[in-house]
Amino acid sequence: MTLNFADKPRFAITTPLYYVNGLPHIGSAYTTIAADVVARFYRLMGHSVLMITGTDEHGQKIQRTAEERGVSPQAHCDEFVAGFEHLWELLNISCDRFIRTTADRHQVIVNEFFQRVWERGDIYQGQQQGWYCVSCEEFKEERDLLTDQRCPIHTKQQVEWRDESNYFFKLSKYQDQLEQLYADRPDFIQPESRRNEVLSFVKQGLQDFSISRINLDWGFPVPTDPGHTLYVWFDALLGYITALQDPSDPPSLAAATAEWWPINVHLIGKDILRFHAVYWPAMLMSAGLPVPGRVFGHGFLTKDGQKMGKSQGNTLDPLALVHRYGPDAVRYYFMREIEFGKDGDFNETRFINVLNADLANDLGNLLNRTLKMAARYCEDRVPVIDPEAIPLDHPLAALGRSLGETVAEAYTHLAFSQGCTAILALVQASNKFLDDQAPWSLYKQGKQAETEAVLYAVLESVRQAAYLLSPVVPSLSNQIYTQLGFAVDFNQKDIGQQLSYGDHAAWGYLPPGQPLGVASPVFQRLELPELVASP
RNA sequence: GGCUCAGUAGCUCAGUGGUAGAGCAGGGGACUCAUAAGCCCUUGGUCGCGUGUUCAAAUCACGCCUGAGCCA
Repeated sequence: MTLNFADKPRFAITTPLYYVNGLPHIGSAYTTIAADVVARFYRLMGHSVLMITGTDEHGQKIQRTAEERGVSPQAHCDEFVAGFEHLWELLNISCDRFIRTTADRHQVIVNEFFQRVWERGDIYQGQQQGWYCVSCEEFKEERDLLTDQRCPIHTKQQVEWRDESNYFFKLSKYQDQLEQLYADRPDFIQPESRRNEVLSFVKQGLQDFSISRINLDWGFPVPTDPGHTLYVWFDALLGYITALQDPSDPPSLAAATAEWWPINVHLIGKDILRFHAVYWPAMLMSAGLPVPGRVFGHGFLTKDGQKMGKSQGNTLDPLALVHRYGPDAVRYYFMREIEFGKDGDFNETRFINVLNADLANDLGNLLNRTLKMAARYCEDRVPVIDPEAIPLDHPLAALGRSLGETVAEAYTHLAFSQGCTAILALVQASNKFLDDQAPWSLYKQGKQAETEAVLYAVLESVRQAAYLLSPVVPSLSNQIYTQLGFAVDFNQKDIGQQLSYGDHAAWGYLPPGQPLGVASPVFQRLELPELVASP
């Protein structure tokens, strides 16, 4: 299939490569949904898009977990990777590449990258002493430890004293270049608060960091010294590069970076900001590669206002959530209700209220009531009116005219909540417009032309809303477009070639006279969970 | 200890010098095309606390309190 992507630049976006120590948690689902929404929006605009996700599978923690479970590390990873792939399928994630860091081709890229950095003189052997938390895969300062040498993050786990020969990456050499990068490109780290954190961290002076471990089998050997194993983060970050290459092509760093590098957006949780905003660009500078476009560290999720965690016993299982409510509901809630970049809360009552109000009552019911009138009053067709004749000050047309741009601005800035709010404003205005105009009453008075003009404007507003919401709720948008008489699947990756963004994102596109589909609720109201009866 | 961000209605948040806002939730009403949806009206806030600057402060300054986070 040959696609014409015209003059639109390529767009590549990544989620983190998730550590497969366990099944995916809701935070991974949140990041992945957000990345998918951005990818879908760029596809809609007609860009050639590569959305990357995958798994990070090396390191001591996985080796130990596998040992505890009595399986080989590879078998352990295979099992849990399947859980990730399954969840992404259920959540309707349209990723283009799923990279596993245990892939053979990845090792080729890692070796080649290491070689470049080695030849640059940025790797040296040294002695690393200190307290090591296996769960963090990081050395800890003694002053940060809790009593009994427990890690402040993994509070049940004692850190281990390590005194070992390691290879180090000369991060300190890139201090000035990094500071220059942050100064030249203020958007490189987002949001602003995360950028401040990185700036203050870097300002304190960068130290070289260890990129190898000894006494660890589960990882790639250091090419120049196979007795050492590459530090999991060094190899994991490079997964982004490996993913850029078609898996069936012979792997090489040059080929992998030829087409899609540099990646436009790395979407990450705020916990791994330092690796992506400091270590990663320095590694790339050393290897002579351009740095990515943006690193966006989003917030964490709480449940009913409480921090989630296994030890707290209040985790939110993404699999259970999507089974219960479906992908669109889950996607919409997280995109609409949480300001991307800030921490956000999940509360089931709130979840149901938001979905019922926005998708069932406002949007779904709007389509349903209007379609049924169109069926009755307009012979099941889009009213035949001249869209050009709609006055400029028509309340819905006026809103719709600026909506496309507003929403594009929001999506490209990862302000999903703002985008959804703007779209819903048109939907709410349409409900009000219907009540104001009362086409059921106009029809009874025999005012056919007026009736049709009202119904056209509302159907068109629903269409525009569905189109602009399609990155967030693709299945819902499919249903709406179908009922409006289109034959379209927003899950198609070449959707931007099938539909003209210029036409569909604008208000006034709906073809007059187009036969309509059968009206049927597109989003069923959700029931509030039963309150536990008091004894 | 140093630094960053946040604190506005029951909930989620907008509002950066000029009479406190939106959505959701709660209460009431009129309508009937519709998923008991939608529409209209409405309850609800000494804008974390204090001091200062100003004709005027949610907004600016300083101090404090609370929460989240960063300091390898």
